Amino acid sequence: MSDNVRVRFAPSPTGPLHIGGVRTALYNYLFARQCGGKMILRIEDTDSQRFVPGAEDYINEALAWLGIGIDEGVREGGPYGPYKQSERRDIYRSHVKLLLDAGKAYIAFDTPSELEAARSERQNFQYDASTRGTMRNSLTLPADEVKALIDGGAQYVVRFKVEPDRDVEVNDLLRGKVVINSNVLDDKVLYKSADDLPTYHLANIVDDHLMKISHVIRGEEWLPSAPLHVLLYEAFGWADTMPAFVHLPLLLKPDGKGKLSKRDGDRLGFPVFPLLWTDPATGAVSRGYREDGYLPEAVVNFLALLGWNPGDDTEIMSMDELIAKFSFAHCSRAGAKFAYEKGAWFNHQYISEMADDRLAELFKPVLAANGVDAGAFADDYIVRVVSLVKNRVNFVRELWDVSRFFFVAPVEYEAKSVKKRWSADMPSIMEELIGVLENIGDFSSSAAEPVVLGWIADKGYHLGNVMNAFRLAVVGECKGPHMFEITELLGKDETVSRIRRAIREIAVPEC
RNA sequence: GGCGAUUUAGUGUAGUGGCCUAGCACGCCGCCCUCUCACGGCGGAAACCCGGGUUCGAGUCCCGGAUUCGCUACCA
Repeated sequence: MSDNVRVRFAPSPTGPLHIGGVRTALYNYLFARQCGGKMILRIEDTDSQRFVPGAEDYINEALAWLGIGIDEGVREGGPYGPYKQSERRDIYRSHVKLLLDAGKAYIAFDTPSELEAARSERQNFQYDASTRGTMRNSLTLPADEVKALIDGGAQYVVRFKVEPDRDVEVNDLLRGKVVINSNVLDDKVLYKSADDLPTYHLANIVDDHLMKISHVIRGEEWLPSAPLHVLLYEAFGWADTMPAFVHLPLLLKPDGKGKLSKRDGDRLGFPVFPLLWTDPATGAVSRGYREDGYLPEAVVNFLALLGWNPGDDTEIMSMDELIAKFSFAHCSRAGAKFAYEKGAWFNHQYISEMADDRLAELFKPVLAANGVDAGAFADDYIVRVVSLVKNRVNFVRELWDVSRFFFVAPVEYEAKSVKKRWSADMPSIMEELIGVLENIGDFSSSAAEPVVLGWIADKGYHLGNVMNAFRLAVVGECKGPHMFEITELLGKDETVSRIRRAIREIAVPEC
C-alpha cells in the first residue's frame, strides 16, 4: 500500500461515541497503521442544534482508552487544520461561492413550512430538476429579487443542482461498483444561512479533499449519499483525486431487527458505549465498557472480529496483530448482529492472560467498593489471590465473587453444602484436622497437602467428605481453587480459626 | 412507496467451481480431569434463503423471487 494513505474518523459531537462508531474508527486506524498512513480525527459539528457539551472530550477519551491513536486532530494539530468544522466557516463559504459562481448550486428561499406543504401536496415530492422550477429559488426568481431578499436578511439555503438522468458510479472497495441514477437524488442543501454552516455533505467533501484523504471508510448508512458525494467531487473539479470509498456493514441489534441502539443495551444488559456517559441535559447515565470491567484490548479484539476476519481461525489478536492482518478483502458486507456474549468471552481470555500485578491493580478499586481496605493486605498477597482465581471470571468485578474469602472470613455457610457435607461426625473430625494442621511446620500447598491427605488415609476417612467440610469451613461454600493453595495464602492461624468458627457456628443437621 | 445494499448452524464467521460427508469460535448439552466450583481437554446437537439455469460437477457463476438492513431532512 502507498504511504500516502490518509484516513479520517469524523464523528459528530451529538452524544457519546457509539460502539458502532468505535468499530468504524478502529477499522480506519488499522488500515492507516498497516499502510504507514495517517489517522485523522475530524469533529463534524455542523449541526448546531444537536451539539452536546462534553461529547468531544468523550470521543477523545474513548479512543485513547482503546489505544486508537490519532495523528492529526483538534488536540494533536496537524498541517491541514483546523480539524473542527465549526472553525472552518470561511473555507466552506468560499467553496459554496465557487459552486454558486459556476452555476452548480443555487440559492433557495423556501421555508420549512413551504417545503412541508410541497411534500404533503405531492406524493414523493423531491426537490430536484423536476420540481425546482416551481419553488422559490435563484433559478426561478429574478436576480434583483434574489439580491433584495438576501440584503433584506431573508434566510436561505444553498442547494446543489443535481444534473438529471445520469448514472453515477461509486466504486466501493467492499461492494464493487454501485450505480445510482441521479434522478433519485435530490438537490441537497449544502449550506444554511441561518447558522452560517454547511451541511454534512458539503463540509465532508471539502474537508476530505483539503485534508488529502485517500480512503473514506465509513458506515453503510452513507452508501445512498455516496453518489451525491461523487457528483460534488466532480463539481469542484476534484474527480481525479477523489478518495476510495469503503462502506462498512452496520452493527445490528443482537435480537430482533434494526440498528444497534442505546435502548438495546439497557434492555439486554450490555453497554453500547465505550465509556460511562452522563447526559448533561437529563443526568441519565449510560453504562460503558470501561466501567463495566472490560479490558480495552478485549473490546478492540471483539469489535475487530465483528465484520472482519483474518482469513483463518485466529481469534485472539493484539492491536499489532490486527494491524498486520487487517484487510478489506476479508470484511463482510452484511450487517452483523452485535454478539455481546462473545465480548465476555474475549474479556475472559484477556483477563486470564493478563499479568497478575496489572490485574491486581485493577482489582483494588473493586476491593474498596466491597468495603475491603486493600492497604491492609500486602500487594503480593493480592497478586497471588488474583493469579489463583483470574481464569474463573469474565470481568474484573467478578474477581470479588470468587475471591472474597481471601479477604473476609465467611460468616455464613451455604445451606446446601452444609446439608450434604457437614455430617454429625464432622465437628470432631474437624477438631482432629486442627490438630493435624497445627503440627505442620511448612504450611505451603506442596508441603501441607501430603500431610493432611496422609492423615485422612490413615484414619480411613472419606476424602471427599473431609475435604469438602474443610473447604466449607474455610471458604463458606464448596467452590474455589485447590484447597491447599487457599490455606497456603490464608496461613495457618487464619485457617485454624476459620475451622474453629465453623465448628461453633454450623448446626449439625438433624439425623 | 422509491432507491441501494445484503443473505452459510441461535450468534460471529471460514469457504473465490471438484480438496465440503461444509471448517472455526461463542452459546447450549454430555464426558473426562478433580477434594468442590470453575478453567482446560474430548465429544455432541445445530447452517449453505427459495426457485430456475450454466456446468461432467455449484455453498461457490448467471437470472428471478423472497429476506433483512440502510437511505429517502435546512441530522450526521
